[in-house]
Amino acid sequence: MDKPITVLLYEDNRDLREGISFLLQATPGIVLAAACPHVNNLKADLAAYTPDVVLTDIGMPGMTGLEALPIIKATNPNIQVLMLTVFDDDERIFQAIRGGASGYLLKNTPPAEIIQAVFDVFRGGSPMTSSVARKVLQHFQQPAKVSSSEQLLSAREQDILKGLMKGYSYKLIADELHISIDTVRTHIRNVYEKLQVNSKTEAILKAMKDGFLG
Amino acid sequence: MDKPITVLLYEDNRDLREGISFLLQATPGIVLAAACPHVNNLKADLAAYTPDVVLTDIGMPGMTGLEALPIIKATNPNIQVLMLTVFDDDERIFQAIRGGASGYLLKNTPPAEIIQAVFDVFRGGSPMTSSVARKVLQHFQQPAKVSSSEQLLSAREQDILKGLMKGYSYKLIADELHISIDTVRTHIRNVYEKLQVNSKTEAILKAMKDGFLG
DNA sequence: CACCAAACCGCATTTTCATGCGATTGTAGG
DNA sequence: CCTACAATCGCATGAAAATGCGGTTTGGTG
Repeated sequence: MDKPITVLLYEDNRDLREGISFLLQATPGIVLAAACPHVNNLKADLAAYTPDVVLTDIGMPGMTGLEALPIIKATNPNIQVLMLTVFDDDERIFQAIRGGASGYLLKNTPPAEIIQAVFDVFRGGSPMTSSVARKVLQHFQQPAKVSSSEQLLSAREQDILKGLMKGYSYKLIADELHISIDTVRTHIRNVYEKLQVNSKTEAILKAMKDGFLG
Repeated sequence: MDKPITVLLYEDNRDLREGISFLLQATPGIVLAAACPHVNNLKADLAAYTPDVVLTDIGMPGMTGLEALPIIKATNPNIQVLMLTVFDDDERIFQAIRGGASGYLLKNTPPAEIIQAVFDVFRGGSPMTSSVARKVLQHFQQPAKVSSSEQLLSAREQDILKGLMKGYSYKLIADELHISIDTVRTHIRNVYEKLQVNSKTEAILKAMKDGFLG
């Protein structure tokens, strides 16, 4: 470690706060700037301690960690924020991620891993409890298509749909595929019926949501 | 552990393969079904060993782990696939995730964590090396908006845009916002100008690409 | 062969969009 | 007070899209 990592901790539960504080203080390479039970003096705290890493609970009296997150990132985007919480619902997880959190640990994480996570975020990693990571990954995977029909759209219909998804007009699509605009109409009509929609926009949204198949 | 976890390992490097094999075999609760240097007999392997978890390298002679992934998931989606590789480029990571991988570890992961990861994926978690996780998270975060204008769209304009993004027609948007259809037109006109587009589709695509701001 | 689906084309009608021009409020700032 | 701007509404026109109905050709399959 060249320079110690300055950490700022927010956790309303006294025992947990003191426990984590103790650990952080006992760790070489980490300097605990402060440990607060609430995030209401956030801006002042950030200015006073200029932390490298903020470790924060989500559920706290007053402002929540989730609300604090954008403020922290607005103050200094280089601050790495690590959420440490009991909540593992999609809503909160994604709000945290969108808000720029760099890590998301559940409170059942062993202390040693919490410490490790602080080093990880500081080095540019994003430590995550594996159950949280699973939820994140699922948002990338194809929506399963559990009860979906194979090959709902014919090859040509997919070509047309791709055109729509590029924002092309009927005419442009016709040109690109070297077919007449009326043929494009016909195909689109069929696509709409198969996808159970009735406008370009709906078709595009549907196509994006569940990747080409109804 | 009620039932031991059956693991199938693919790794072309002999030392690594034997090292990991040894660890897996020595771990209570885990049964190593087989350890192969290549994935070319994949289907036969899967049929013969019916693994719960497949631990696989990406770079292997013959078929790569990335190519094997969809085959595994097609054979039995319940098989958890854990990628263990030296590659940490976005392309491979996302290909793995889209393909349904449940975890992604870099090869510098300590052996103990690899073992732990096997348990994690089996329990429905998604262990990831933190640097990999960071790359994943970044795809959820707003595209930085480094040189982007603040608050390009007014609140009302964003309301209208959200309506478009839900696939609503002007009339529906007007109804939902309790304003006239002509007002909707006006707002949309302004949105188009600000986003530098000239159709619903383009506006939606642009809005989705860089989250509301041009 | 007869049949069917997919791809191709055309035309007509209605609806929705895109856009130009104009106008009234209310609120924030200089 | 004047100015700027967001938000609201109206009207009109031409272009694009949605929809209904018709057709031909081609490549498979029973």
